[in-house]
Parts: sequence; C-alpha cells; structure tokens
Amino acid sequence: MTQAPLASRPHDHSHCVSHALAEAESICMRQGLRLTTLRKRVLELVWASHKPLGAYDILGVLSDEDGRRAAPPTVYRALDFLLENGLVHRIASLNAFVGCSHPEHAHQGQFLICRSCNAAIELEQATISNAIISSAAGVGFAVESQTVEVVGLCAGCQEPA
Amino acid sequence: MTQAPLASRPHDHSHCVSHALAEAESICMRQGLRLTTLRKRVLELVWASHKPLGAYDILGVLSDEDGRRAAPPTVYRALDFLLENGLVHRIASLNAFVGCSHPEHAHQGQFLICRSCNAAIELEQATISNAIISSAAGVGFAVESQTVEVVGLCAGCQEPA
DNA sequence: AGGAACGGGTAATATAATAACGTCTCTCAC
DNA sequence: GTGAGAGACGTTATTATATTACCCGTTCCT
Repeated sequence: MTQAPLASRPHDHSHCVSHALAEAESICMRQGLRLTTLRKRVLELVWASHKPLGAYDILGVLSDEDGRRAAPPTVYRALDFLLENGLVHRIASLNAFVGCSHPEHAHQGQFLICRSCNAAIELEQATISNAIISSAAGVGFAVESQTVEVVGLCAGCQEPA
Repeated sequence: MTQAPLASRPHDHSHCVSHALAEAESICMRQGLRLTTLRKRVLELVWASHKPLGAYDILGVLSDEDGRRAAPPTVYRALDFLLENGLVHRIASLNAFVGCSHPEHAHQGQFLICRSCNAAIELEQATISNAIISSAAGVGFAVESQTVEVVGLCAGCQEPA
C-alpha cells in the first residue's frame, strides 16, 4: 500500500491552510473573482482542519469573533461562492463542507470519511468515476454529476493489531 | 445498451407496490419483525412512485388521510425500522427515501437520479463498489459503507435527437 | 396477574437552508 | 469626476429536516 494521505497523518497543518489560501488568491486573481475578507475567512475556517465543517459551526465562530452574531445567509453566500468556484466541496451525507485539495482544475471529488477521527480524504480516481459512468450507460442513464461518500476507518485510526 | 430499467419506463406500477409489500411481509414474517399498519402504510407511500420521497411528504399524506395531523417522530420511527431492515434506502443528497428493490439480501445500493423525472434507479454493481474499495485500500482506508448517488438523465428523459 | 419490551402519540426543540428586502461600495462608461 | 448598474453583504423572517424527552397502551412472556 502507498503512503497514507496527509489528512490522516499528523502534519504541519498550518502549511495546508496557507497553501490553500494562497492558491485561492491566485485562482481568484486570474479569474477576476473577488475573494473578499469574509470569503477568505470562511475558507480559512473550512481549512482549519481536514474535518468537514457545518455551516452553523462556521457561523458560530464568526459570531464569537465578531461580537455581533452573524446570520445564516452570510455564511451560506460565502460557501456558495466557494463551491461555485471549486474552492470547497460539500459533503451531502454530513451536511458539511471541506476544503478542496485540487482547486486548480474542475472536478468532483470522492470522499473517504473516517468515522473515528472525522477526517475527510479527497480522492479523484478515474477508475471509480468510469465504473459509475459505464454502469449508468449500461441502463441508458447519462451521468451529469456524482456523489461518492464513503465511511470507514482511515489508516491512522485502524488498530495496529 | 441493455433495456432501460423499469423505473424509467412506463409500467404497471401497482405491480411494483404489491410485490414490494408482499416481499416485506414475507421478510418480516421470517425474521420475526412486526410490520405494523403504520410501517406498512409508510412503505406503501414510499413505493407509491420510483421517486424518492421526503419524510415530510409522507407526513403530509398521513395527516391528510387521518384527519389528525401526524407528528414527525411517527414517520421517522417507521422509516428507521424500514431502513434498519433493508426495506427502504435513504438518499442523502436529497434527504429522501426510496423503496429498496432487493430487500431479500443485505446491500447498499448505488442510485441514478434523473433530474428531469426524479426517478431513482437502484444499481448494485460490484465494479463500482470494488473500484471504491480498492482505491480506498490504496491509501490505507478501510471502507465500511458507501454512498453513491448520481444525478443525470434517465433513458426516457433524454431527447430522442 | 406482573412486568418488561415495544409501538406509537405529543410537545418541544435542534439543526440546516432559503426568501425577501435594504444598503453600501465597487467599477466602469461617459 | 459622476452616476448607473452590479455585486457583496446585513437583517429579519421563514421553511425544511430531524431529534429529544416523556407518556401511555398493548403485547408477550412468565
């Protein structure tokens, strides 16, 4: 087996965050999108860990740090922007959001969600999506978007023996 | 391509319903489970079409026909029973429920959801789940459950040319 | 008969998401 | 520079989805 992904190993996470923010800046710059203070802050919060974060968790943090309580639309609008531009993914089975590991190109991830540490590992395996597309084609179904969310145990959370 | 699945073609749907109910009866009988009036009625409603149905849609129908308004726990408890015993599936991306096509054996379906007619087609393709399991194993992740939900156009809803 | 287990009613609450409307601030053509 | 339009965000209210807690009656087993 290859090495376990970063998300499920201890690592200097501040690097993930700064890298994600820098990449977001650069993508928005190139595409003429406005990565406002709020959007940047929400992206930062989503990237605060590799665990998917609920909209209301984000809302809570924003409210705490602002004093004034933020309202849901504030967060949802920022999340919509980030989703539309491929900077975060939504995990439907958790009603939660996680930073996109490869925002530089359009794609839909597949997610491995550890039920022990809650980390979400993003995959982008053509074998999976091709299997889906061709199975669907077998019954005449034309695929437009895929949701693949898997629950289990990440490498780090499996008991050593 | 093979023939389009029943769910996406016109068919005598009352047969689907009666077959599903009969099979549920037989499964519950064999396993000593109590398919009460309420549970049976909820199963029937879920099977009323091949379109995933929200818990509150079910609630609405029950309330209408009962006169007295049913409360959420009534429906959720019935759905929990049906889910636990493999008689219905939950579609996470829609917050909705659909009858299980193959309740006689344990499995997790893969779903093709038509964005035009809303029908959900259940697949059970080993190629898909194996692709997922082996991709996950490649990063040391042990899969326990899979959610595969695909949106697109079913055979019947694709324009003929 | 006694009592545990189960099914289900009811009220309240938690959690997730959206609607509708107003205001401010950029940007850009002129 | 200036005004028109678009975009971003605040605010209030509402809708949609799901769960908790408590109670009561029935069933089933002894």
